Amino acid sequence: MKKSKAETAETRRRIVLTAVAEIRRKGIHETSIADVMEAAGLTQGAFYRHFASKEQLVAEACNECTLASVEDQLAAVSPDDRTRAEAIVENYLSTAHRDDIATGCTFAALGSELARAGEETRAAASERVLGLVNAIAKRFDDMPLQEAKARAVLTVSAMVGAVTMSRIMTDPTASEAILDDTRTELAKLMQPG
Amino acid sequence: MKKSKAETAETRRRIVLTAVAEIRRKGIHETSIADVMEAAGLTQGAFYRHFASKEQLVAEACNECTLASVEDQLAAVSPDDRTRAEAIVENYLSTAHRDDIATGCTFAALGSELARAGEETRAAASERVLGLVNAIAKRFDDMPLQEAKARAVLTVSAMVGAVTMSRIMTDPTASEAILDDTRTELAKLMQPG
DNA sequence: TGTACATCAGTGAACGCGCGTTCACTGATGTAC
DNA sequence: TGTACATCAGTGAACGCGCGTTCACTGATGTAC
Repeated sequence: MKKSKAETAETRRRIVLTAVAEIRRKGIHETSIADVMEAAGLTQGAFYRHFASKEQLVAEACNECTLASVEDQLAAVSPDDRTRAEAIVENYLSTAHRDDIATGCTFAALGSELARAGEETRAAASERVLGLVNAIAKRFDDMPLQEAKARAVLTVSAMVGAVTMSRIMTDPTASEAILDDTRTELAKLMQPG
Repeated sequence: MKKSKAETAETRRRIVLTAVAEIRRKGIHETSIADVMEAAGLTQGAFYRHFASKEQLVAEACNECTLASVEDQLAAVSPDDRTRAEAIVENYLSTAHRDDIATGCTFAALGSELARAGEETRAAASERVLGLVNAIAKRFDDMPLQEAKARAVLTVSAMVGAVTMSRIMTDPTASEAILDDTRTELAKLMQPG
């Protein structure tokens, strides 16, 4: 059953991407190797042909996770809207994003678990946080850099916190209100006046 | 070894409070009954004299967790500062709170895990989120209720998101910057002008 | 180019470990007389 | 009030299960001649 190099690399990639979705959906510790491998269409045994341990997969998946997460946030807005910070905020604070945890933002999906993750995973996540902050700060081009950055930090903090809490709320109205209120207030900050 | 009613109730309470701290520190699924019981100074077997299952303990602990969490946020500020929303925000967005996960805010400690918890646990947590929002909204007494509530939602979202991300960051400077920037920006919103 | 062998991705079963849970037992307390 | 018994919180060992991990085996591909 030997596979070509390309096939092997493809399989490995498929495992990582499957792990990303499973981890975002169920959390890091509730995702088992058997789960991931089955979802990837393989048996458990094959796992160790690609990874040394679960820890290695988790680190790679989280890195991929946080990388894709930031890029997805930026790519999700249409090209001509891409200069507007509001477009990112509106997209992030939507019920669609709230309900799509498997492909949504990693920080909202795994925030409190990432805080307990290993040094390596947290270091990768840290970079992505700053990446998202900087990407938003760049859009506040009408103010000094320092101020733009601080405002971007507030924006990211509020977005991550709002989606996390909107997923906790059992009442649909209250859940949506958190997203709406946060979006409205952030929008006020952006439009001068 | 039969104990008096009062002693039994005390033991049960001790188990719940120990669970609260352990869960906030290690997460829901990484906290074992053996861990909790040992930390409470008991053996595993005694657990089932007080609870029907781990699920029951987790639900009770999370409820206690989120209840205490909100009250602690309000109680942590000095009485004469208690009317100022800034005092709550400053206290929440401190490095002390960031570093004290075991007794800190539950939403920051367990946010993404609570989002995956059972209906009952999430319903209890939902109430506490709204409780914290209302407590802060009450302090914005110079604006219409609707607006005050929206601003309080932004404030809570930003606080929870900021502490969660500050715990992810591996660079101490970057971690503190998230807290500082969020605090500064929220303060700007509160002081008119 | 064709053949013989080595490689190694994938299989499926097994392993040990930690977990939630159960259970026979203990013995101090509460209760019935 | 004093005695005899029932209760039941706590002990410590055991259970089954799912997990991460290992392993002997398979067989298609890559490689050496």
